[in-house]
Amino acid sequence: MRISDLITERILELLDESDESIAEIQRNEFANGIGCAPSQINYVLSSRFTPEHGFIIESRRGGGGYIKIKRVVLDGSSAIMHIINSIGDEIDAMSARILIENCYGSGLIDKQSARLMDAAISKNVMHSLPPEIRASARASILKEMLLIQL
Amino acid sequence: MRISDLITERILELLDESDESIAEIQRNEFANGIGCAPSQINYVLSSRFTPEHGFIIESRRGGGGYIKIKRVVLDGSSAIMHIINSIGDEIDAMSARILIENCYGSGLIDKQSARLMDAAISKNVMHSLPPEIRASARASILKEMLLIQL
DNA sequence: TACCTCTTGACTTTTACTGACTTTGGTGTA
DNA sequence: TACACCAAAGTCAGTAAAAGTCAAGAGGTA
Repeated sequence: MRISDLITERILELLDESDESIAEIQRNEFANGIGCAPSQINYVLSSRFTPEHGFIIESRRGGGGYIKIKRVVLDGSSAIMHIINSIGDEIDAMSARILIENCYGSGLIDKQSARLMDAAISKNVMHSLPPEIRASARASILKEMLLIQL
Repeated sequence: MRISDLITERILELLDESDESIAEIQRNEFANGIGCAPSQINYVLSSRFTPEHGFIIESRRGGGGYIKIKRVVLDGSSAIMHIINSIGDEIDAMSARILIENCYGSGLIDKQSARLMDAAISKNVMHSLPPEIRASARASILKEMLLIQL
């Protein structure tokens, strides 16, 4: 069995044990208990506990540092999850605006959230980015903002 | 638990107990009650009770010296405007997070808006941009999102 | 073979904490 | 008044304790 699978399993166990669906670990200690390099934890987190997978990571360095893994409940059939997956790596300005409008129109997000999403990917913001990365930045911002609506 | 967290907690308690939102301590005595080096108090104050966090510190040395920590309450759209102006063309990740937290803490924005702002400038988003433009992108997104809160 | 995922370790960055030294303000005394 | 002395808080550099990053190599699979 791969070490990364073992790490994944342990984290999932911790999440199941927690009422809040939050697993808090100390990287070095955790890696030690498993018997792997500490950086391996980062690899697993960044490859299997991403927002796309339904997890949010929060951490702090320094003495008494920690890593928190939160599971955001999503039921696969969730409309928003579907929309997030449909966005892909890039999205043009027009499609993005329509998508936000649709989410609002169908009651998936409220007006304030829609306005904030519009603001985050507005012309003013996009103009501060090189043209060739705007579509991907838009997609990235939008997906991240939709994720927290779950 | 970290000593710095304990110190933070005690100061916050003192602030809550006070009608004026002012905590007045004597550094050595306070440090002694907690069991840490006096300079640790300065560390905590300068890392967690800055104006950015919404606090003002006033102190005096010599016999009968003291440290006063005041919580400043911001209000209304002029405060937001002030904050927008203070952002400038660039902002680093840490300052941005503190700023959002502070806006939420002082009631200028609601929790949902704060979460959306965090999402819009999250690590995942920033990683999709070239490192050299991240600080300016962050500033741009944040300002745009704060603007619609007016 | 070529490619992808996994794994590691060296190096970086961030945060916490301390102690030695400095600066400032108050008080007593010649 | 001028000076000495004491009692605070301030500063800063150094150390330690964490997590993050990244390039390179290992191993498996089409």
